[in-house]
Amino acid sequence: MNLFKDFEGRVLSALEALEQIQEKKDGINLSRVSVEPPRDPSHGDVATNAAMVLAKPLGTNPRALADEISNVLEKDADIERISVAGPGFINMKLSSTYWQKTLAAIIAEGEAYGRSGIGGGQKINVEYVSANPTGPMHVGHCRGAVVGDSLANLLSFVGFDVTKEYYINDAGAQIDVLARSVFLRYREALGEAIDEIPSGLYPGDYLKPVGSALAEEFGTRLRGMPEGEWMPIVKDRAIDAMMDIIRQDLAALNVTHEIFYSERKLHADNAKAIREAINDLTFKGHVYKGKLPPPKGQKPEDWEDREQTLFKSTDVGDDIDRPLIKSDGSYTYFAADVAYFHDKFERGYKEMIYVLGADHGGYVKRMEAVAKAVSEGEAKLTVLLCQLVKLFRGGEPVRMSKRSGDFVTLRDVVNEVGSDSVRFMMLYRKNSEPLDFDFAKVTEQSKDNPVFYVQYAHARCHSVFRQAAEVFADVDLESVDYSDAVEDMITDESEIQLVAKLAEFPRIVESAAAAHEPHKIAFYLYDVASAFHAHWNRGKETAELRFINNTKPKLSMARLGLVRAVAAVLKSGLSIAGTSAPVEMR
RNA sequence: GGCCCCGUAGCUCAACUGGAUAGAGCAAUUGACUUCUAAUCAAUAGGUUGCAGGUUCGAGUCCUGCCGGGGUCGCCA
Repeated sequence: MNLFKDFEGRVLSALEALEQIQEKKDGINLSRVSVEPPRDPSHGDVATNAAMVLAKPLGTNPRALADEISNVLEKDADIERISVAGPGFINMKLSSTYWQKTLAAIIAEGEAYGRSGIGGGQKINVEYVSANPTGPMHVGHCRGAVVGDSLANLLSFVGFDVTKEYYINDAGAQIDVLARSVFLRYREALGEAIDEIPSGLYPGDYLKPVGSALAEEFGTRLRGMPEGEWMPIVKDRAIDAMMDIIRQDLAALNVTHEIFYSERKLHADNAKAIREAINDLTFKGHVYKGKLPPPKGQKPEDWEDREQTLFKSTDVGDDIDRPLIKSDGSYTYFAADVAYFHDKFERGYKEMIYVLGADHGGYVKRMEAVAKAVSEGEAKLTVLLCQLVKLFRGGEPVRMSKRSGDFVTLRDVVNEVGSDSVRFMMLYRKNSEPLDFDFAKVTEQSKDNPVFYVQYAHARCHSVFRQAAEVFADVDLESVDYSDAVEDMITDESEIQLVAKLAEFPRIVESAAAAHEPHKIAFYLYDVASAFHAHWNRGKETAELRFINNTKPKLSMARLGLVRAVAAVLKSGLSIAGTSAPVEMR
C-alpha cells in the first residue's frame, strides 16, 4: 500500500487520456511528474506538479493544462475535491471511503507495512565503525555506529541484501604498540614492578586482564623470547581481546555486524591480496612509477623527493596521485584499502557504503577513485561523513584527553543515558550536521529527548488495548479482523489526519533509503507520535472521539484498528532506528 | 594556501532533494490532569534562510564570487 504511488498511477493515466499528450508522446518526459503531500494540509491530501512540469514541452501554460488534467481526474470517485492552485499545482482531497480503504490495507499488511522491494534483493555492503582494535570504543565512534547500523536496517527494510561489515585495522604500527603494551602487562602479571607506563604505549587498565591471561597461558615462557618471537603470539591474543571488548561495546549500543574483516588477511601470505589488487590496477592502466610534489602549505623537513609506485587517481577524479609502496618496500595503508575494496567487489557487491567520521573527509575522493578504477565504473561507492559530536554536561563542554587515558568511552555514555537515548539522539540530526550531545538534557529533562516522546506514543497504543481488554472482556481482541472493522467507521477529520500520516510511511522509508538519510525515519516517527498524541487529547475534550466506547463495540473495534496501525508503524520505525518499542513507560 | 562540511526564529534543528504563505522542539506567555498513563495536548509570539550576483514558470535548496565557523593535508594509521 503506497498511496502516493497509487495516485501517481492515476495522474499518469489521466495524462495519457489527454489529446495533446498523445500527439507529442515521444517528446515528453513524464519522469519529473510527482505526487506528494502538499506542504499545507488545508490544500488537500495529495498534490501533483504535472501541469507545471509538462506545460513548457507542450507549449501551453500551466494553469490551463492543470484545468484539463483535473477535468479528467475529477471523475475519480476516490477524489472528493480537486482544485488548481498557485502556479499550477493540482490539489486533491480524498474521500473518507478512500482513507478507510487505505487504513484497512495498512492493518492488513501488519508489520510488513512500509517495506518495499526497491532494493530488488541487490547485494549492498555497509561498512561502519571500523575502530582500531587498540582499546574500548570512544564516544566519538557512537555516531557512525548508530548511523551505519540504522542505515543498514533501513536498506534491508526496502529489500536490499545488506551485509553489515567492520574493517579491523589490525595490521599497522599501532598494533605493535598494542602488543608491547600488553607485553608490559604480562610482565606485570608475572610479578614484575611496572612503575609508569612509558609514553608511546597504551596506558589503559583494560590491558591488564590480557596480560594476566597471557601469564596464565604461557607462564614465564614468553619472557625469555626475543620480541620477534613473542610479538606474533601477543599480537593475536591482544587483537582478539580488544575485539571482544569492542563487540561488547557495540552490543551495548545494539549495533551488530555480520562480517569482521581483518586487514591482516590482506597482508597474509606475503601480501597476496594486496599484490593481486595492485596487479589488477596495473593491468587496468592506473599504476605508474613517478614522483609526487611535496604537500602544499609547509613542506615537511624530512621530505624525500624520490620515485615510487603510484596510483594514478587523478585520472579518476582525485586531486593527487597516491603512493602504494613505502620506501622500505612495504605497502601503504592505502594499498590495503585498495585491496580491501577489490575484495569487496570480487565478493559481488555493486554498491558499497562507507560510514566515516568527519576527520576522514580527505579520504572520500581517493576512495571514490579506487572504486571507479577497480570496478571500471561498475560499482557505486557512497561515503557518508558523520560530523563531530561535542559532549556537554549541563551546558559545559566535556574535556577529553586521549593521552592521559581519561577519554569518555562509548560504554560510559550508554551506561549513563541508555542505548535507546543515544541511538535516537544520534539519528535525530542529519549526519552532515555537527551534533551537541548533552548528558544533562538527555537524562534529566526527558522532554528534550524525542525518543521518549515516540516510545510514549507506542506505549499509549498498548495502554488502549489493555483498557479495551477490560471493557470488552467478552471479545478476543487478538482475533478481531480490524482491517474489516474500519469500513464506514473512521470518519472524523482528526482520525483521517492520523491515517494520512501513516500513509506517508512507505514514501518516507523509500526516500530515506534512496538518499541514505536514516534521520528521516527519526523525524517521521516524531511526526506520527505527535499526530497520535494530538488525537488522543481530542478524546479528552470530546468523549465521542475516544477509541473505546463501551456502548458502540463496532466503532470501538474500528478505532482499535487505527491504534493498532499506529503501533505497527511506530514499532517498525523504532526497530529501524535500533531502539526498543516498550509497551509501557515506567 | 588546496580540498571537504556547515551558516535557516533568542537556542537546538527540519524542510519530502527545484515547489505553494520556510516548519518543529526548547526558552517566554496563556489554558487543559476525577484522564483510553499530563513523559501529553491546545493557543499566542518569534524570519531580509550569512552577503552579492546568476540560472527559470519557481531557489533555503543548483552555479559563481565574497564573509564567517569547523574539519583535513604526509611513505602516519
